Amino acid sequence: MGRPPCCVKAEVKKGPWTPEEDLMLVAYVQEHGPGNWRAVPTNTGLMRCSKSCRLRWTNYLRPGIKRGNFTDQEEKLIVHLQALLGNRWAAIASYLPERTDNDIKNYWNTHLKKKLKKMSATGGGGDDGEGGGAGEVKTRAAAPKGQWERRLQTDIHTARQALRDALSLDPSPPAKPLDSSSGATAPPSSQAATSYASSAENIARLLEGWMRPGGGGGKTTTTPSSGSRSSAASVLSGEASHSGGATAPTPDGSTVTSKTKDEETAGAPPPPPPAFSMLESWLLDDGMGHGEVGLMDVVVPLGDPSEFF
DNA sequence: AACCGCTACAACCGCCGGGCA
DNA sequence: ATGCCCGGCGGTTGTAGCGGT
Repeated sequence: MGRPPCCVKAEVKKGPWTPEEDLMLVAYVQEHGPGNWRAVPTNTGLMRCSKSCRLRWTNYLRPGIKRGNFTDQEEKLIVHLQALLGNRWAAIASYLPERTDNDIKNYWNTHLKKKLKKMSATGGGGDDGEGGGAGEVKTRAAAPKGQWERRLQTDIHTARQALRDALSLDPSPPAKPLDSSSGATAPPSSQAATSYASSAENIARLLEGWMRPGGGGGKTTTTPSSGSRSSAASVLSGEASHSGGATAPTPDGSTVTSKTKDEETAGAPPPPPPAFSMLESWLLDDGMGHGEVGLMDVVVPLGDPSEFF
């Protein structure tokens, strides 16, 4: 028969995560590292499905992720990659280490899809044959997987060209700083950034309270403040290293297996927020000699991803 | 000021594949 | 060789916030 549900639905809480739950999850991951999600609900007392815990961690709590404020370059990159890979968000996300597949997926569905539709409706022009890209996606999606893999191999060169185009289309420096390592500069006051900052700050505050028993915490609502994103992230990542570096600072949870995460539990510091430098260097470094495999190598950075940045 | 529609984001669901006993 | 368990992925839905009327 069908597989039993991963969780007993009646006993599983659903809906938005509370800061308290986030705190419990973060604390657990810091202690045990990401992975073995099955054990997380029982060990933490969280009334959440293991999958929900994993998703919450990878999409929201994991250090090193950036939310909102997609730059033009990121946007172009996503468009090109989507045209090349189709709706393989995890694969696309692997090129944007700071972004989660869910984030990219949402951004595509809410922003880019409409944008491209509009562009194709108005004769395309603009960016890069997006209409054709969408058609290509369908073609690829329709292809059997093995065939698709082979086609992907042959498309790598196209991808490199496309990515190069994407990165060169906008010669000006990124309008919005990609990386927050430059300091706790207040992000543009967009809604997305604000909402994330709000949530992250919640966790940061809770963590502070958690570090200092007796400190209050447990407030479900806080008012967002400027620059809270990086501060929250630093709190989270700092906690990770503080507690033995159990937190896997994987910028790409989708492609890094738990084995890799285990390796990272050796105490690798959380990576500085990566930027495009890795990709750019890969694109522009013709002497890399990786060829098709090189692309995949970039996709799956082994060990400490921060080495690439 | 209230209502309505839209947008953006977080989270859930079902399916699939790899690893292991 | 087979079946099961677990993690990962992509699609979809729910909902809060925002802007326009």
